[in-house]
Amino acid sequence: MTTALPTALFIPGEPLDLTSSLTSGQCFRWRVDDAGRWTGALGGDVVRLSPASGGAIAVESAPSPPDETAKALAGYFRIGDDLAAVQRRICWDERVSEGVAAYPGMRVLRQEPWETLAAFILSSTSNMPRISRTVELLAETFGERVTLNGAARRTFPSPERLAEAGESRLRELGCGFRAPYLAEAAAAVASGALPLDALRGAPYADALAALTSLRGVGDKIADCVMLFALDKTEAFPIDRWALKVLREWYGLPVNAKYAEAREWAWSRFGADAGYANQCLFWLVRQSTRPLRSIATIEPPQAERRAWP
DNA sequence: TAATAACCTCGCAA
DNA sequence: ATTGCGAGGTTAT
Repeated sequence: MTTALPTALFIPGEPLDLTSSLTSGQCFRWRVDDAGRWTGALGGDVVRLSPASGGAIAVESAPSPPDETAKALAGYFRIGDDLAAVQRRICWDERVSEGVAAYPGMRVLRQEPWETLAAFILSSTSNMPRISRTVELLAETFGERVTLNGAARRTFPSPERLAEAGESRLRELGCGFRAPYLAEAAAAVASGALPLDALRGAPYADALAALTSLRGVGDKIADCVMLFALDKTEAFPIDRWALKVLREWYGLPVNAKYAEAREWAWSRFGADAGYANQCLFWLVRQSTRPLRSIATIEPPQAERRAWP
C-alpha cells in the first residue's frame, strides 16, 4: 500500500543557496539529483530538499515529520544569522566582496559536532571526494539504516560505534593514518572526556584547547569544527588554500605562524571572520581548479593592504 | 623555536 | 602499463 508523502514547506526568510552552501566543503554527505533535489542524512533522518518558487524549499523527511525537520533546517543553515547584515559588515574587503557577489546565498552551516569532528579528522591531507567517500563508507558500515519513500540512507555512526570499531577496522575502511585519531576521538566523546556539545556554549579559546587536546586535531581542524558546528563564527580555518590567499592576496609574510594569521583575520573581520573565510575559500577553490594557476591571480596594487 | 620527514590511500598525470 | 605526486594536516624527530 502507498501513503501520501507528507511534505512541509521551509521558508527561510533569508538568502539561502543550497548549492554553494552544501558543496563548499563544510559538509560531505549531501547529494543532488538531476532535478536539483538534495538528499542528505541529518541527525537520525533522511532528508530531501526540493527548491520551490519564491525561495521556499519543499522538505521530505523520515522518520521525523517534515514540519519538524523544516524547523531543524533553520538551525542547520543558521537562518538566525542576518546574512545580508554580515555581508554588509565584511564587504568593504574587495576579495570578500567578490565572494559574496559570486555566492550571495552561501550559508555557514551549524552541523552536528561529532559528525563534523569526525569528518574533519578524516580531511587531513585528503580531498573532498575522498572525504565524502570515507564518511559515506563509515555510515554505510556502522550507521542506522533509514528510508524515505524507498530511498535508503544511513545515519552517521555514533562515537560509541566508532570507538567500538577501533583503529584496525577503521584502517580497513580506508581511514589510513587517521584511523587511530578517529578512534581516539570517538572514545573521548563516547566517554564524556570531551564534552563536544557543551563546547557550543564555551568561549573560543576553551573550545580550541579541548579540541586540540585530541591527537590528529590541530588548529585548522579545530577551527573547522568550531566554525561549522560549534557556533564560533569568528573561527578562521587556514588550510593550504586559505594560506595561499592570505599570502598572495593580502601579503601575509611566508614565515607567519597560524596564530598570527588568525589574529590578523580577527583584527580585520572580527566575529565575522568565519563568513569572510568561507567567501575567500570557496572563491579561490572554485576559480582555480589546479593549484598552480592561482599564482596568476594578482590583485591590482591599489587593492593591496599593508600587513599590520 | 624552526625546519622536515613520515604518515594511508587514491586518482590522475607523465 | 607503471611510477610519481599531491591532496582542505598533524605529529614526531
